[in-house]
Amino acid sequence: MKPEVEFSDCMCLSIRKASRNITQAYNEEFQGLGINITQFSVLAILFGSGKQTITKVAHHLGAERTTVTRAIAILEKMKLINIVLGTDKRERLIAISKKGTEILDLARPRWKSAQLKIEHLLTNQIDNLRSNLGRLHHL
Amino acid sequence: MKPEVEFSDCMCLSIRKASRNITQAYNEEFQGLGINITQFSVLAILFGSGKQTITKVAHHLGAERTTVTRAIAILEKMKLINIVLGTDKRERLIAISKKGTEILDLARPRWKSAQLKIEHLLTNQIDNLRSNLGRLHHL
DNA sequence: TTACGATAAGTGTATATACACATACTATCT
DNA sequence: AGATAGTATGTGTATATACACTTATCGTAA
Repeated sequence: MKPEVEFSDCMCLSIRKASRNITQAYNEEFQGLGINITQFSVLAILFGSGKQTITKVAHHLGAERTTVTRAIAILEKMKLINIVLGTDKRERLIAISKKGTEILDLARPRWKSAQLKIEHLLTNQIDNLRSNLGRLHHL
Repeated sequence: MKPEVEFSDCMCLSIRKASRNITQAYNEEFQGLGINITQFSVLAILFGSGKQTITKVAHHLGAERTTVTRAIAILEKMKLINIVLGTDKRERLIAISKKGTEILDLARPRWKSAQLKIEHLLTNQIDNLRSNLGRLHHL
């Protein structure tokens, strides 16, 4: 006599499992490179949108600010970014470093490869999925 | 002169962002209850499939074993589960406790509410999305 | 029975995530 | 100028996740 609720269909479990799987797929593609998909995404933002504050990076990524703060600390230790104080002394301006740019160049084809694998797996449903995922910021 | 790669479409970023958003939506629904969606999912598995080893719980959830180990430790501290050694002394058998069952009863309508909100948001695309997510274990 | 491969689980370490708080600085109002 | 609200950031704490390694136990072949 199971309760009427069908827990096996939990969307939260589904998406979290998918998120773990996809993250691992990208990270496998990055193997031996010295960065993971999280670090790649920060570097890509910095390369594409230039020097900016942590808060802006967080907005670009749609991630929690303090999460990005800790990711930035790692990237700094790895010498992949440079940090300078802004005129506004509250701000720390983050820029991709030369070494960061070099690794980003090496990483792009890896990212593209992982991306194509996922897209191939999802084929026709990509647009639906992407639009679905995009609607989630209304939550 | 941007590189040919269009990073803004990164499926990994999309799904991880969606995963965070959905997790927060479920957890908000659980507010004041004392458990989160992770703990709910473990309790629901234990209730539905009975006493079992940590490894089996992990398989049910599609999660890493050691992640479940630490989730179990939290649930034990909260007295929501009971742990006994199996005949096979390597095993620890996990069962939902009376208190765990009571909280699960309170949580089910909250879960259902969150689930309906997400499903409503995704409406027609639910089946596509679910089937897409299901295919990801091939990665 | 002993040796060895397989299995169940825990731990150490690093990163990701969320949230509450604290701190420092800026901007603005009076 | 001084008080105050707002902004940028960091930190503490707890949980989630991954992976390498270790330990204890089991099952089985020799």
